[in-house]
Amino acid sequence: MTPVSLIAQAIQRERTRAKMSLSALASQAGVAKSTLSQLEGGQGNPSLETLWAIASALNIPLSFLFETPKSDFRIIRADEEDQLSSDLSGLSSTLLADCPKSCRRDFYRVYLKSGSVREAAAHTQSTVEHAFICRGKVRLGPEDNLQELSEGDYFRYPADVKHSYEALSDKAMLVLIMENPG
Amino acid sequence: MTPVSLIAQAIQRERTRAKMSLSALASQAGVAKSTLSQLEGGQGNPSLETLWAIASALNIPLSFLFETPKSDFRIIRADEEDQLSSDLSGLSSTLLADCPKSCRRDFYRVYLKSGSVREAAAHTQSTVEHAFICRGKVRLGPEDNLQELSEGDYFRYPADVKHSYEALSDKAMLVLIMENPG
DNA sequence: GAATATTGTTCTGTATAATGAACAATAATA
DNA sequence: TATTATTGTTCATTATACAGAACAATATTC
Repeated sequence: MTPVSLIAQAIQRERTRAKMSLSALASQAGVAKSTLSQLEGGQGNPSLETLWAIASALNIPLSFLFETPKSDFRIIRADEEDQLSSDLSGLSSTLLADCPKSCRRDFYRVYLKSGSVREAAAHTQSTVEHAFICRGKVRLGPEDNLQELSEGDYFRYPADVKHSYEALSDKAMLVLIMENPG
Repeated sequence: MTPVSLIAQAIQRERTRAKMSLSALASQAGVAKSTLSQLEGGQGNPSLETLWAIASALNIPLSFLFETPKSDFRIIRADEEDQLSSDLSGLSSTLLADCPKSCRRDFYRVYLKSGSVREAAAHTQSTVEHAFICRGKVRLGPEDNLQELSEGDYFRYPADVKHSYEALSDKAMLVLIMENPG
Protein backbone atom coordinates (compact mmCIF):
# COMPACT_ATOMS: atom_id res chain seq x y z
CA MET A 1 0.00 0.00 0.00
CA THR A 2 1.62 3.23 -1.15
CA PRO A 3 1.34 6.33 1.05
CA VAL A 4 -0.32 8.24 -1.76
CA SER A 5 -3.17 5.80 -2.09
CA LEU A 6 -3.65 5.85 1.66
CA ILE A 7 -3.91 9.61 1.61
CA ALA A 8 -6.25 9.39 -1.32
CA GLN A 9 -8.63 7.20 0.62
CA ALA A 10 -8.31 9.33 3.73
CA ILE A 11 -9.09 12.58 1.97
CA GLN A 12 -12.03 11.13 0.15
CA ARG A 13 -13.32 9.59 3.35
CA GLU A 14 -13.04 12.80 5.33
CA ARG A 15 -14.50 14.88 2.53
CA THR A 16 -17.61 12.75 2.22
CA ARG A 17 -17.88 12.67 5.98
CA ALA A 18 -17.87 16.46 5.96
CA LYS A 19 -20.39 16.37 3.10
CA MET A 20 -18.37 18.67 0.94
CA SER A 21 -18.03 18.51 -2.81
CA LEU A 22 -14.62 18.28 -4.35
CA SER A 23 -14.96 21.76 -5.76
CA ALA A 24 -16.12 23.20 -2.48
CA LEU A 25 -13.26 21.65 -0.56
CA ALA A 26 -10.78 22.82 -3.13
CA SER A 27 -11.91 26.44 -2.97
CA GLN A 28 -12.23 26.32 0.79
CA ALA A 29 -8.70 24.99 1.10
CA GLY A 30 -7.36 27.34 -1.52
CA VAL A 31 -5.99 24.62 -3.76
CA ALA A 32 -6.83 23.98 -7.37
CA LYS A 33 -9.60 21.56 -8.14
CA SER A 34 -7.26 19.70 -10.42
CA THR A 35 -4.83 19.13 -7.61
CA LEU A 36 -7.46 17.70 -5.36
CA SER A 37 -8.93 15.62 -8.14
CA GLN A 38 -5.66 13.98 -8.99
CA LEU A 39 -4.92 13.49 -5.33
CA GLU A 40 -8.12 11.61 -4.66
CA GLY A 41 -7.42 9.63 -7.78
CA GLY A 42 -4.31 8.33 -6.09
CA GLN A 43 -1.97 10.14 -8.45
CA GLY A 44 0.74 12.59 -7.58
CA ASN A 45 2.70 13.31 -4.47
CA PRO A 46 1.15 16.12 -2.46
CA SER A 47 3.24 18.65 -0.59
CA LEU A 48 2.93 19.34 3.08
CA GLU A 49 1.29 22.71 2.55
CA THR A 50 -1.30 21.18 0.27
CA LEU A 51 -2.15 18.53 2.83
CA TRP A 52 -2.23 21.11 5.56
CA ALA A 53 -4.61 23.29 3.61
CA ILE A 54 -6.91 20.36 2.95
CA ALA A 55 -6.91 19.22 6.56
CA SER A 56 -7.61 22.74 7.75
CA ALA A 57 -10.51 23.09 5.36
CA LEU A 58 -11.86 19.78 6.63
CA ASN A 59 -11.38 21.07 10.15
CA ILE A 60 -9.39 18.06 11.25
CA PRO A 61 -5.83 17.66 12.52
CA LEU A 62 -3.37 16.69 9.88
CA SER A 63 -2.64 13.41 11.56
CA PHE A 64 -6.16 12.21 10.81
CA LEU A 65 -5.11 11.82 7.21
CA PHE A 66 -2.47 9.28 8.21
CA GLU A 67 -4.37 7.07 10.55
CA THR A 68 -5.30 3.79 9.03
CA PRO A 69 -6.94 1.23 11.30
CA LYS A 70 -4.73 -1.61 10.23
CA SER A 71 -1.25 -0.18 9.93
CA ASP A 72 -0.80 1.17 13.41
CA PHE A 73 0.38 -1.82 15.37
CA ARG A 74 3.94 -2.22 16.47
CA ILE A 75 5.89 -4.73 18.45
CA ILE A 76 8.52 -5.65 21.04
CA ARG A 77 8.94 -8.03 23.87
CA ALA A 78 7.48 -6.83 27.12
CA ASP A 79 9.18 -7.21 30.45
CA GLU A 80 7.21 -7.79 33.56
CA GLU A 81 5.98 -4.69 35.27
CA ASP A 82 5.84 -4.15 38.97
CA GLN A 83 2.37 -3.91 40.33
CA LEU A 84 1.63 -1.74 43.30
CA SER A 85 -1.67 -0.93 44.83
CA SER A 86 -2.74 1.71 47.23
CA ASP A 87 -5.92 1.74 49.22
CA LEU A 88 -7.61 4.99 50.04
CA SER A 89 -10.89 6.03 51.49
CA GLY A 90 -13.53 5.20 48.93
CA LEU A 91 -10.88 4.95 46.30
CA SER A 92 -8.62 2.06 45.50
CA SER A 93 -6.18 2.20 42.68
CA THR A 94 -3.73 -0.24 41.21
CA LEU A 95 -0.70 0.67 39.23
CA LEU A 96 -1.09 -1.19 35.98
CA ALA A 97 2.10 -0.11 34.30
CA ASP A 98 4.76 2.44 34.93
CA CYS A 99 6.49 4.00 32.03
CA PRO A 100 10.02 3.17 30.87
CA LYS A 101 12.16 6.21 30.46
CA SER A 102 11.29 7.46 27.03
CA CYS A 103 8.53 5.68 25.24
CA ARG A 104 5.46 6.62 23.33
CA ARG A 105 2.09 5.61 24.53
CA ASP A 106 -0.97 6.34 22.48
CA PHE A 107 -4.45 5.68 23.79
CA TYR A 108 -7.34 4.23 21.89
CA ARG A 109 -10.89 3.56 22.86
CA VAL A 110 -11.98 0.40 21.12
CA TYR A 111 -15.44 -0.99 20.59
CA LEU A 112 -15.83 -4.62 19.57
CA LYS A 113 -18.86 -6.43 18.31
CA SER A 114 -19.22 -10.15 18.65
CA GLY A 115 -19.01 -12.47 15.71
CA SER A 116 -15.90 -11.13 14.08
CA VAL A 117 -12.24 -11.56 14.81
CA ARG A 118 -10.02 -8.60 14.23
CA GLU A 119 -6.56 -9.61 13.07
CA ALA A 120 -3.68 -7.20 13.48
CA ALA A 121 -0.42 -7.66 11.65
CA ALA A 122 2.93 -7.47 13.37
CA HIS A 123 4.68 -4.15 13.40
CA THR A 124 8.19 -2.92 14.03
CA GLN A 125 10.41 -3.92 16.88
CA SER A 126 9.81 -2.62 20.35
CA THR A 127 6.10 -2.19 20.51
CA VAL A 128 3.92 -3.36 23.32
CA GLU A 129 0.20 -3.15 23.70
CA HIS A 130 -1.74 -2.65 26.89
CA ALA A 131 -5.39 -3.62 26.95
CA PHE A 132 -7.81 -2.75 29.71
CA ILE A 133 -11.28 -4.23 29.51
CA CYS A 134 -14.03 -1.81 30.40
CA ARG A 135 -17.09 -3.76 29.36
CA GLY A 136 -17.85 -7.24 28.11
CA LYS A 137 -15.70 -10.27 27.56
CA VAL A 138 -12.83 -10.28 25.13
CA ARG A 139 -10.32 -12.77 23.79
CA LEU A 140 -7.18 -11.07 22.61
CA GLY A 141 -3.44 -11.21 22.42
CA PRO A 142 -0.74 -12.67 20.20
CA GLU A 143 -1.46 -15.93 18.45
CA ASP A 144 0.46 -18.07 20.88
CA ASN A 145 -0.94 -16.43 23.99
CA LEU A 146 -4.58 -15.57 23.58
CA GLN A 147 -6.25 -14.61 26.83
CA GLU A 148 -9.87 -14.42 27.82
CA LEU A 149 -10.48 -11.23 29.74
CA SER A 150 -13.40 -9.80 31.64
CA GLU A 151 -14.32 -6.35 32.87
CA GLY A 152 -11.53 -4.72 34.79
CA ASP A 153 -8.88 -7.10 33.56
CA TYR A 154 -5.60 -5.77 32.32
CA PHE A 155 -3.36 -7.49 29.82
CA ARG A 156 0.01 -6.45 28.50
CA TYR A 157 1.65 -8.27 25.64
CA PRO A 158 4.35 -7.89 23.01
CA ALA A 159 2.96 -7.17 19.60
CA ASP A 160 5.80 -8.25 17.36
CA VAL A 161 3.72 -11.14 16.22
CA LYS A 162 0.30 -11.28 14.69
CA HIS A 163 -2.35 -10.70 17.29
CA SER A 164 -6.11 -10.48 17.32
CA TYR A 165 -9.15 -9.10 19.12
CA GLU A 166 -12.45 -10.87 19.48
CA ALA A 167 -15.53 -9.99 21.46
CA LEU A 168 -16.95 -12.92 23.41
CA SER A 169 -19.97 -10.95 24.54
CA ASP A 170 -22.37 -8.99 22.38
CA LYS A 171 -20.44 -5.78 22.68
CA ALA A 172 -17.18 -4.96 24.33
CA MET A 173 -15.30 -1.80 25.13
CA LEU A 174 -11.66 -1.53 26.03
CA VAL A 175 -8.83 0.92 26.32
CA LEU A 176 -5.91 0.00 24.14
CA ILE A 177 -2.55 1.61 24.73
CA MET A 178 0.08 1.22 22.09
CA GLU A 179 3.58 1.70 23.36
CA ASN A 180 6.65 2.49 21.32
CA PRO A 181 9.87 2.72 23.30
CA GLY A 182 12.37 5.44 22.46
CA MET B 1 3.16 28.44 13.54
CA THR B 2 3.54 27.25 9.99
CA PRO B 3 3.23 23.54 9.21
CA VAL B 4 6.72 23.50 7.76
CA SER B 5 8.35 24.74 10.92
CA LEU B 6 6.40 22.19 12.92
CA ILE B 7 7.65 19.41 10.70
CA ALA B 8 11.13 20.82 10.93
CA GLN B 9 11.09 20.57 14.70
CA ALA B 10 9.50 17.14 14.62
CA ILE B 11 12.05 15.66 12.25
CA GLN B 12 14.95 17.09 14.13
CA ARG B 13 13.50 15.87 17.40
CA GLU B 14 12.92 12.35 16.10
CA ARG B 15 16.29 12.18 14.44
CA THR B 16 18.18 13.08 17.58
CA ARG B 17 15.98 10.71 19.51
CA ALA B 18 17.04 7.97 17.13
CA LYS B 19 20.63 9.13 17.47
CA MET B 20 21.14 9.37 13.75
CA SER B 21 23.17 11.95 11.91
CA LEU B 22 21.55 14.00 9.21
CA SER B 23 23.61 12.24 6.57
CA ALA B 24 22.80 8.82 7.94
CA LEU B 25 19.10 9.49 8.02
CA ALA B 26 19.20 10.91 4.53
CA SER B 27 20.88 7.88 3.05
CA GLN B 28 18.74 5.51 5.08
CA ALA B 29 15.60 7.22 3.84
CA GLY B 30 16.89 7.51 0.33
CA VAL B 31 16.56 11.27 0.13
CA ALA B 32 19.25 13.79 -0.62
CA LYS B 33 21.10 15.32 2.26
CA SER B 34 20.29 18.73 0.90
CA THR B 35 16.59 17.99 1.05
CA LEU B 36 16.75 16.92 4.65
CA SER B 37 19.00 19.80 5.59
CA GLN B 38 16.66 22.41 4.14
CA LEU B 39 13.74 20.66 5.71
CA GLU B 40 15.17 20.77 9.20
CA GLY B 41 16.07 24.37 8.53
CA GLY B 42 12.39 25.09 8.20
CA GLN B 43 12.62 25.85 4.51
CA GLY B 44 10.77 24.18 1.70
CA ASN B 45 7.58 22.25 1.48
CA PRO B 46 8.20 18.51 1.58
CA SER B 47 6.20 16.06 -0.43
CA LEU B 48 4.31 13.16 1.05
CA GLU B 49 6.74 10.60 -0.31
CA THR B 50 9.65 12.46 1.22
CA LEU B 51 7.96 12.57 4.61
CA TRP B 52 7.01 8.94 4.31
CA ALA B 53 10.57 7.93 3.52
CA ILE B 54 11.88 9.88 6.49
CA ALA B 55 9.31 8.46 8.87
CA SER B 56 10.05 4.94 7.66
CA ALA B 57 13.76 5.42 8.15
CA LEU B 58 13.05 6.70 11.66
CA ASN B 59 10.85 3.70 12.20
CA ILE B 60 7.88 5.72 13.32
CA PRO B 61 4.37 6.16 11.94
CA LEU B 62 3.92 9.21 9.83
CA SER B 63 1.51 10.78 12.27
CA PHE B 64 4.31 11.20 14.80
CA LEU B 65 5.64 13.99 12.63
CA PHE B 66 2.44 15.96 13.03
CA GLU B 67 2.12 16.16 16.76
CA THR B 68 0.78 19.61 17.22
CA PRO B 69 1.19 21.39 20.53
CA LYS B 70 -2.13 20.57 22.03
CA SER B 71 -3.89 22.16 24.91
CA ASP B 72 -3.95 20.24 28.13
CA PHE B 73 -7.70 19.94 28.14
CA ARG B 74 -9.58 17.54 25.99
CA ILE B 75 -12.81 15.66 26.31
CA ILE B 76 -13.90 12.92 23.99
CA ARG B 77 -17.43 11.80 24.70
CA ALA B 78 -18.44 8.20 24.34
CA ASP B 79 -21.02 9.00 21.71
CA GLU B 80 -18.73 11.04 19.53
CA GLU B 81 -18.26 9.72 16.09
CA ASP B 82 -15.32 7.39 15.70
CA GLN B 83 -12.57 8.69 13.55
CA LEU B 84 -10.73 5.46 12.91
CA SER B 85 -13.69 3.19 12.66
CA SER B 86 -13.57 0.26 10.34
CA ASP B 87 -17.07 -1.01 10.10
CA LEU B 88 -16.25 -4.21 8.27
CA SER B 89 -14.40 -5.92 11.06
CA GLY B 90 -16.76 -5.06 13.89
CA LEU B 91 -14.04 -3.04 15.54
CA SER B 92 -14.00 0.69 15.88
CA SER B 93 -11.36 2.63 17.69
CA THR B 94 -10.76 6.25 18.59
CA LEU B 95 -7.39 7.79 19.21
CA LEU B 96 -7.71 9.36 22.63
CA ALA B 97 -4.20 10.73 23.01
CA ASP B 98 -0.96 10.40 21.17
CA CYS B 99 2.25 10.71 23.08
CA PRO B 100 4.42 13.82 23.12
CA LYS B 101 8.10 13.38 22.63
CA SER B 102 9.39 12.00 25.86
CA CYS B 103 7.03 11.68 28.75
CA ARG B 104 6.26 9.10 31.36
CA ARG B 105 2.82 7.66 31.48
CA ASP B 106 1.73 5.43 34.32
CA PHE B 107 -1.56 3.56 34.29
CA TYR B 108 -3.90 3.11 37.22
CA ARG B 109 -7.13 1.26 37.56
CA VAL B 110 -9.32 3.22 39.95
CA TYR B 111 -12.48 2.17 41.76
CA LEU B 112 -14.66 4.86 43.28
CA LYS B 113 -17.53 4.52 45.70
CA SER B 114 -20.18 7.15 45.97
CA GLY B 115 -20.37 9.46 48.95
CA SER B 116 -16.78 10.48 49.23
CA VAL B 117 -14.78 13.03 47.39
CA ARG B 118 -11.18 12.22 46.85
CA GLU B 119 -9.00 15.32 46.86
CA ALA B 120 -5.63 15.13 45.21
CA ALA B 121 -2.93 17.69 45.82
CA ALA B 122 -1.14 19.34 42.97
CA HIS B 123 1.43 17.13 41.33
CA THR B 124 4.74 18.24 39.95
CA GLN B 125 4.86 20.97 37.37
CA SER B 126 3.15 20.26 34.07
CA THR B 127 1.78 16.91 35.08
CA VAL B 128 -1.23 15.89 33.07
CA GLU B 129 -3.81 13.26 33.86
CA HIS B 130 -5.93 11.25 31.45
CA ALA B 131 -9.11 9.70 32.75
CA PHE B 132 -11.20 7.16 30.90
CA ILE B 133 -14.49 6.17 32.46
CA CYS B 134 -15.22 2.45 32.27
CA ARG B 135 -18.28 2.21 34.48
CA GLY B 136 -20.56 4.59 36.33
CA LYS B 137 -20.69 8.34 36.50
CA VAL B 138 -17.86 10.44 37.81
CA ARG B 139 -17.16 14.09 38.49
CA LEU B 140 -13.50 14.91 38.33
CA GLY B 141 -10.93 17.38 37.23
CA PRO B 142 -9.17 20.46 38.61
CA GLU B 143 -11.14 22.76 40.85
CA ASP B 144 -11.94 25.27 38.21
CA ASN B 145 -12.91 22.76 35.59
CA LEU B 146 -14.79 19.85 37.07
CA GLN B 147 -16.47 17.68 34.51
CA GLU B 148 -19.24 15.14 34.80
CA LEU B 149 -18.36 12.08 32.82
CA SER B 150 -20.17 8.92 31.86
CA GLU B 151 -19.10 5.55 30.61
CA GLY B 152 -16.79 5.73 27.64
CA ASP B 153 -15.95 9.39 28.15
CA TYR B 154 -12.36 10.54 28.07
CA PHE B 155 -11.01 13.60 29.83
CA ARG B 156 -7.53 15.06 29.89
CA TYR B 157 -6.61 17.86 32.27
CA PRO B 158 -3.59 19.46 33.92
CA ALA B 159 -2.89 17.91 37.31
CA ASP B 160 -0.34 20.34 38.64
CA VAL B 161 -3.15 22.01 40.52
CA LYS B 162 -5.51 20.61 43.13
CA HIS B 163 -8.01 18.23 41.63
CA SER B 164 -10.61 15.75 42.83
CA TYR B 165 -12.50 12.57 42.02
CA GLU B 166 -16.06 11.83 43.01
CA ALA B 167 -18.38 8.99 42.09
CA LEU B 168 -21.86 10.14 41.12
CA SER B 169 -23.14 6.60 40.84
CA ASP B 170 -22.91 3.78 43.38
CA LYS B 171 -19.68 2.48 42.03
CA ALA B 172 -17.40 3.71 39.34
CA MET B 173 -14.36 2.34 37.59
CA LEU B 174 -11.91 4.27 35.50
CA VAL B 175 -8.49 4.12 33.98
CA LEU B 176 -6.26 6.91 35.15
CA ILE B 177 -3.08 7.73 33.31
CA MET B 178 -0.67 10.08 34.97
CA GLU B 179 1.68 11.79 32.58
CA ASN B 180 4.93 13.40 33.61
CA PRO B 181 6.97 15.32 31.10
CA GLY B 182 10.43 13.93 30.44
C1' DG C 1 51.47 15.79 13.06
C1' DA C 2 49.12 14.72 8.20
C1' DA C 3 45.48 12.02 6.06
C1' DT C 4 40.93 10.69 5.75
C1' DA C 5 36.15 10.32 6.89
C1' DT C 6 31.98 12.54 8.22
C1' DT C 7 29.53 16.37 9.59
C1' DG C 8 25.83 19.74 7.72
C1' DT C 9 25.42 23.58 4.27
C1' DT C 10 24.84 25.97 -0.26
C1' DC C 11 24.79 25.78 -4.94
C1' DT C 12 22.48 24.40 -10.11
C1' DG C 13 19.90 21.35 -13.48
C1' DT C 14 15.91 18.66 -13.73
C1' DA C 15 11.84 16.38 -12.62
C1' DT C 16 7.26 17.33 -11.17
C1' DA C 17 3.56 19.30 -8.25
C1' DA C 18 0.38 23.10 -8.44
C1' DT C 19 -2.18 26.11 -11.05
C1' DG C 20 -5.95 27.81 -14.04
C1' DA C 21 -8.57 27.28 -18.02
C1' DA C 22 -11.23 24.44 -20.97
C1' DC C 23 -13.85 20.40 -20.77
C1' DA C 24 -18.07 17.04 -20.58
C1' DA C 25 -21.59 15.49 -17.44
C1' DT C 26 -24.84 15.92 -14.17
C1' DA C 27 -28.10 18.80 -11.12
C1' DA C 28 -30.89 22.76 -10.37
C1' DT C 29 -33.12 26.53 -11.79
C1' DA C 30 -37.22 28.83 -14.63
C1' DT D 1 -38.12 22.30 -22.87
C1' DA D 2 -33.92 25.62 -22.58
C1' DT D 3 -30.92 27.86 -19.10
C1' DT D 4 -27.77 28.17 -15.59
C1' DA D 5 -24.95 26.26 -11.90
C1' DT D 6 -22.11 22.81 -10.23
C1' DT D 7 -20.11 18.47 -10.54
C1' DG D 8 -15.31 16.24 -11.33
C1' DT D 9 -11.75 15.54 -15.09
C1' DT D 10 -7.96 16.57 -18.44
C1' DC D 11 -4.94 19.30 -20.36
C1' DA D 12 -1.56 23.47 -20.94
C1' DT D 13 2.25 26.61 -18.31
C1' DT D 14 4.57 27.95 -14.33
C1' DA D 15 6.58 27.39 -9.96
C1' DT D 16 9.35 24.61 -7.06
C1' DA D 17 10.88 20.42 -4.56
C1' DC D 18 14.31 17.07 -5.31
C1' DA D 19 18.87 15.18 -6.39
C1' DG D 20 23.70 15.56 -6.79
C1' DA D 21 27.93 17.77 -6.64
C1' DA D 22 30.98 21.01 -4.47
C1' DC D 23 31.78 23.07 -0.19
C1' DA D 24 33.86 24.31 4.65
C1' DA D 25 34.06 22.60 9.21
C1' DT D 26 34.59 19.41 12.36
C1' DA D 27 35.80 14.29 13.84
C1' DT D 28 38.41 10.27 13.29
C1' DT D 29 42.03 7.59 11.90
C1' DC D 30 46.97 6.23 11.21
